[in-house]
Amino acid sequence: MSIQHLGATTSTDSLRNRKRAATRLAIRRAAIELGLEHGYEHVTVDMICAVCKVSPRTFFNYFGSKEGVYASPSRAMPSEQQRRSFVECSNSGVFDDLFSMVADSLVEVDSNLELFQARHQLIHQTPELLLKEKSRITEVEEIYVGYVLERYRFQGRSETETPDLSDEAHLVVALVSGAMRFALQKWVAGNFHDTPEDLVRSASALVHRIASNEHWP
Amino acid sequence: MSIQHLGATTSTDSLRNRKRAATRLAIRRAAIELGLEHGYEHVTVDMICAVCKVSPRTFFNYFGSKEGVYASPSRAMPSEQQRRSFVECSNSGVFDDLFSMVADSLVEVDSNLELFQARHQLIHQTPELLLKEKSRITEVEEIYVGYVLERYRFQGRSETETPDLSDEAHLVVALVSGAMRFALQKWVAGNFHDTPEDLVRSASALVHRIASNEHWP
DNA sequence: CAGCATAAATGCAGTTTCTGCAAATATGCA
DNA sequence: TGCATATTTGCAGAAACTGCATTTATGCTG
Repeated sequence: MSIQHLGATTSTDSLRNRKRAATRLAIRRAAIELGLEHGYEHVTVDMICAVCKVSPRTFFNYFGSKEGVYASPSRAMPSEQQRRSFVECSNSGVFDDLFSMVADSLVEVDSNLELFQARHQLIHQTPELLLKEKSRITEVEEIYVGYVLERYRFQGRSETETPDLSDEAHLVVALVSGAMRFALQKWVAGNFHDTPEDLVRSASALVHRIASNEHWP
Repeated sequence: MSIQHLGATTSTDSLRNRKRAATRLAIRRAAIELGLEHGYEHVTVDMICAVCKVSPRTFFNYFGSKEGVYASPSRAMPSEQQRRSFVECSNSGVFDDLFSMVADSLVEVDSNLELFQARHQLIHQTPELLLKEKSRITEVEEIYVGYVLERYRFQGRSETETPDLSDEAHLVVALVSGAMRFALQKWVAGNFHDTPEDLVRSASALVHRIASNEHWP
């Protein structure tokens, strides 16, 4: 894991890479456009390929499956530095720290905004895609559970002393995830105007209210 | 929705129904056995049909998809009475009440224990099936979110007064769901010896501890 | 610039999942 | 028994997807 592996890993910007990115984008565009026009289930891979003029075989080389072309590009994970900071430096509670880290690593919406919104719309009107998207999120959450556990262990809490430490981590992540969903919804509804800090503030406020709510046990 | 539609709807126990149940079970058995032996992805519908001697067309009549045969049979949902009780009678906090209701409606593990465990094992060693199972759970959770919202409204809390009431409900359900996962894991690990009351107690204890934890904001 | 190594795109054959439809078979009931 | 209905099945075919060999494009080096 050398330095250049963080920022400039595959971005040699050679003709080859630019072409690759171009076709990838072209296929995505065609797929999402067709999806919004005819509905996900009525779009065939052949139709997509006809529009963007690649062979079906190439389509599968790029995306592996029909669903694959509709999945949002791999979310950015926290950098190694951010992870270490979260594990070893408890700025405030687990919740706030975790939420901040997730929000920070989420800001980089590198891809086309227009395309991002179109895909968002399509996914949310297609149960099958929505399900897939949710399970992708679930997978990411598992990773965060690992981080939280690391932090706990760093703080001296072991699983011999607290046998259900893992469950505790799961619950923390579940809460953060719920708050994050809330924040992102606001972000989308507000046409992406809010800054990451705004997101953290509003979501954090929500959970604080709930956690200290009279309606709680 | 007449009365007889709740308990005795399809259980006429006619020859027809017994046969139906028998083939359904036979197909499930064959599918899970083959799955454990060769791994999910190496099992074809034709293989399953060869073992239990039905036509592939019949297989799809019953389960609709290859994945379908591996899905756990539809979870029992709370009865209308349980739902009303949850919405209108606040015995204790939202959390405890919701957890109790879910646990109660979960006890009915009518199906074969042996088969239940075999499927559990197969699902948990097959990422694709595990994902599907999780999204099924997510869908059920959405229903519970609805219940919680109903309860809130019954208590006079409206979404005009508390705009993110829905998010609050989502978070509550997320917590209950996490605790439930914890309880079920214990249940399976303990070879299904615990009673539903045991599950409620231990899971509830977990969340109480976390909610009142020094590690919380 | 020529030529070679490598990456990417393609064509094609074949497997598998899944659907619609109509025919055959089994069951329930009068 | 005999008719109405439910279930099973076969068959044709669409569509997703894979492996493999071939062609085409790119990068690099002399």
